Amino acid sequence: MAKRGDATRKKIQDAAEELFAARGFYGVTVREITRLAGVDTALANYYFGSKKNLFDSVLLRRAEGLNEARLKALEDVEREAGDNPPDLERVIDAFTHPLLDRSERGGPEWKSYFALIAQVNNSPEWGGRMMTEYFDPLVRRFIAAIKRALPNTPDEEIYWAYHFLSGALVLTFAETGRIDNLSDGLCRSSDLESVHRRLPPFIAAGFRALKERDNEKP
Amino acid sequence: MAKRGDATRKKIQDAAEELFAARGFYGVTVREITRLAGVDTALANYYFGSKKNLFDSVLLRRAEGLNEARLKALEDVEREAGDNPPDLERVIDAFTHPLLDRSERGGPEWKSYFALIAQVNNSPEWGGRMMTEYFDPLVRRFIAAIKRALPNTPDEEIYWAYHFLSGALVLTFAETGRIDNLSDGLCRSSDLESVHRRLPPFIAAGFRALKERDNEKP
DNA sequence: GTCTATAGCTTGATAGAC
DNA sequence: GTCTATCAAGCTATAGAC
Repeated sequence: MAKRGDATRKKIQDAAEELFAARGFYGVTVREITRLAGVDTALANYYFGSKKNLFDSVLLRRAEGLNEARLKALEDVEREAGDNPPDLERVIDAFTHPLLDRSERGGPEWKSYFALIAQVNNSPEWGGRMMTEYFDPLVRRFIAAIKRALPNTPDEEIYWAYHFLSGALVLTFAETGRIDNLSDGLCRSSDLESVHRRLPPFIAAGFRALKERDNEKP
Repeated sequence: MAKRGDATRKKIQDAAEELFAARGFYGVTVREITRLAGVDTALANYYFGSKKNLFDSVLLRRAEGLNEARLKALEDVEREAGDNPPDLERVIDAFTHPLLDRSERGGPEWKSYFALIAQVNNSPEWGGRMMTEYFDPLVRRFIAAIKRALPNTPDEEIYWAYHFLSGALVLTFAETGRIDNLSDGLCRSSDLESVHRRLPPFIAAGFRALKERDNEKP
């Protein structure tokens, strides 16, 4: 049922994704977007109504399928665990791997998308509202699984640990080249495979440390 | 030796800090800044030459004193350790506490400054260059201390673990309200004291997990 | 659906009076 | 040092021809 203007619509979204990812919402003009897309300027407003609507549509476009894939990964981990608590590291991997995998192997559009998420996530203006809107149902599902993996851990510790996980994961997507500079080239921002190997054990150990820290209280 | 125009200069920087923190470089106009500062529009260009220069000056303004305080905190930890390796958790605390403390107790200008850092850090356009420029010498000093605290850990693990630390810390500064939504009010973005108590043990456990992970290799 | 043309504003920056 | 006045450029958004 592909309509006539669907290709144009997609070209505009693709160009918007790339440019918003690089310079954020205000750093890009509608004219730049349509120029990169190779279509007339007026078409951006024809299809999306406003620049802000276009921005939202770009963020929303990949969120749904992404969340489905992550939910499926979590369900696989839980099914294998059966009646036992799921393994914490595997839960975290189900949360992060579908993202890292698409950024690494999904082509440049996915890289742009995640770089855009990295900016939105750390924006006081949009981070709270947009990330909540697009990702909270899934995140709540994961937090429930983490609670089963770490019984007797106070909720507060779980939420703060999730916050640290979110920050570490999302900075990765920005691929700013900072770690390249800092390590004099030993590590590369673009090497998401390295993150995939290290992030789950790193974060799982952090979660367990907060649990222990709490159990030691008088 | 306070010159005549120093007060105006500071008013412009203060207003710029607040607005850039909220909406980023492109999301703010010079006119808005000078309006909030209560001075004439032309003075921003008179004192700073360009909008970009003003932005840079705002970032630089607090960086130097901040790095001095963090270096002093690290030196205190190292002095107490004497010839022994310093305690990892205390090294991380020396890295993070001067920041969290100023954001929590330094007044709204410090809050704005760190929120601005949170945006710059995750920006593909500026994150790599600016953070490297303003903070790398200090970060390299801390990484050397972490290496002493965790002997026989491959450098690659250290750099990636630092990357995760940076992401977790810096998302905190954005104070987006996301954790408030997610936890239904149990945790608050603005509660940096909670982060101060949890971040060092969380991150230290992560560092150790990467070290172990590597030692287990065949 | 796509284009031209343009309305109506705002932008960063500066020249020059005081 | 501070202000008014203004420039040239660019902005989002839309009306209307095709």
